[in-house]
Amino acid sequence: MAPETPPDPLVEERALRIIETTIDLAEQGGFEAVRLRDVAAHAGVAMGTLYRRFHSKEDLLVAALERETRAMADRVIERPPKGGTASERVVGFFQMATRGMLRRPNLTRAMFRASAAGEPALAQKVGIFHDLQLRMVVGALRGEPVPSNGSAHVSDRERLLGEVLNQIWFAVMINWSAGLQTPAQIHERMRASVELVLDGANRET
Amino acid sequence: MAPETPPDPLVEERALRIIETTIDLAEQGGFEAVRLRDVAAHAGVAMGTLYRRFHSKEDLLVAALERETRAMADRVIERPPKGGTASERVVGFFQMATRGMLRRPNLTRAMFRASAAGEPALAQKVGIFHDLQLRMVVGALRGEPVPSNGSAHVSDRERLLGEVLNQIWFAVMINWSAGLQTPAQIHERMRASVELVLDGANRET
DNA sequence: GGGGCGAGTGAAACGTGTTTCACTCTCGCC
DNA sequence: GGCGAGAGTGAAACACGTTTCACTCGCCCC
Repeated sequence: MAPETPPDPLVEERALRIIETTIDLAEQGGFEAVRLRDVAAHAGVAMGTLYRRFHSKEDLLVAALERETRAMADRVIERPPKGGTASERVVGFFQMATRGMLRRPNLTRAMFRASAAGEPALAQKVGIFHDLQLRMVVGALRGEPVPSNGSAHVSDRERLLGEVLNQIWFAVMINWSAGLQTPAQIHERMRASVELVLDGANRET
Repeated sequence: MAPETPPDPLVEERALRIIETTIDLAEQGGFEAVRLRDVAAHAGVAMGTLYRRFHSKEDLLVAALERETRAMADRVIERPPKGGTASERVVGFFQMATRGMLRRPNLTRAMFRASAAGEPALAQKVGIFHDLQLRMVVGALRGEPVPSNGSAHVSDRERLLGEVLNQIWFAVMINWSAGLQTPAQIHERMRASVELVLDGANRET
């Protein structure tokens, strides 16, 4: 079930350049600054080409989110959050993820906005993002990386804990986007949430 | 500090009609169906008037969300979630809230999308929504309504528990918007989250 | 009663996301 | 070498959120 489409390097190249341009523009001026005419022009493609690869502006930004999240996953592999307990590692992971995101606030706001639009057409791509996040959280929980193939290796319990924590993080990041939470409050909220969810949960074993 | 602006009944009337029209249109066709020209026409006001009261399309839908949430709060007062334990009541509340929202899926998607856009200009209004939700959750926690004046009556602990649960609900609803979760999964996720957060947390007292 | 003023109006204009279309280019295949 | 197909192009057209502006209306104050 592997090669439905032999990945054309030229097509890949173009898509990559489009995404990188999107990231650049969003980084500078946020969601509104990603004008599709500009993206097309800077990436050196025509509007028709852009729309063949990406179905909407949100699609573009969700693709950017996936790319950035993969980069974060690589960093997590290289430098896994340290800590003797699961809670410490998970808190460390969210701190790392939050810091990485806040380094480029405009881009982050734009990407989260796109992924929170609730477009069914984007569901699959957003799902990939959730999956990547889940693997990282579960990895932090266990203290060892979770391989990227079939998710059969994640137990129901791990999935529940990971998804809930990710959902809290997602909501908090959106609140931060609007200016309802400061970076310090994000960290504190995640710390408290991990304590609530993990330390409470583990005690019942 | 009360009457900065004596509420002009005519102005109120108009704003109300605008919001009701917005709700009607969103209910039928979702976010895209709320065309501001149509809203203005159906509400019997000019574009200029609409934009004097509401600064953007999102603003309109967040106002709708506030209105709907107030209606939900009234229903919760009338018919508080029953249950012998805090967990049962909180689960009951989220079930009620979810069911109320899912009754009009297009409207719900549109309102959540607007409130997740992360517009700083909407922060205050979105904050009102969060406040209403928090009061309802804390009310369910306690088993008695929380009065709507100053939030000084809510302890830090209650605020943390309530906000975390609301954030989970918010994220889950957005996933549902995109088609990533079914109604049954929403309920199950909230049930599990309440168990995780409350039953784990209370045990440590 | 007249003047001023803020709210509302209606319509045009603008910017940008999205779609369309006629044309070109490239490449594998006969 | 010619050809058909699919990808890409470029530009125009469309839709809709948002802004602007000249004008009207009703009301308060002198």
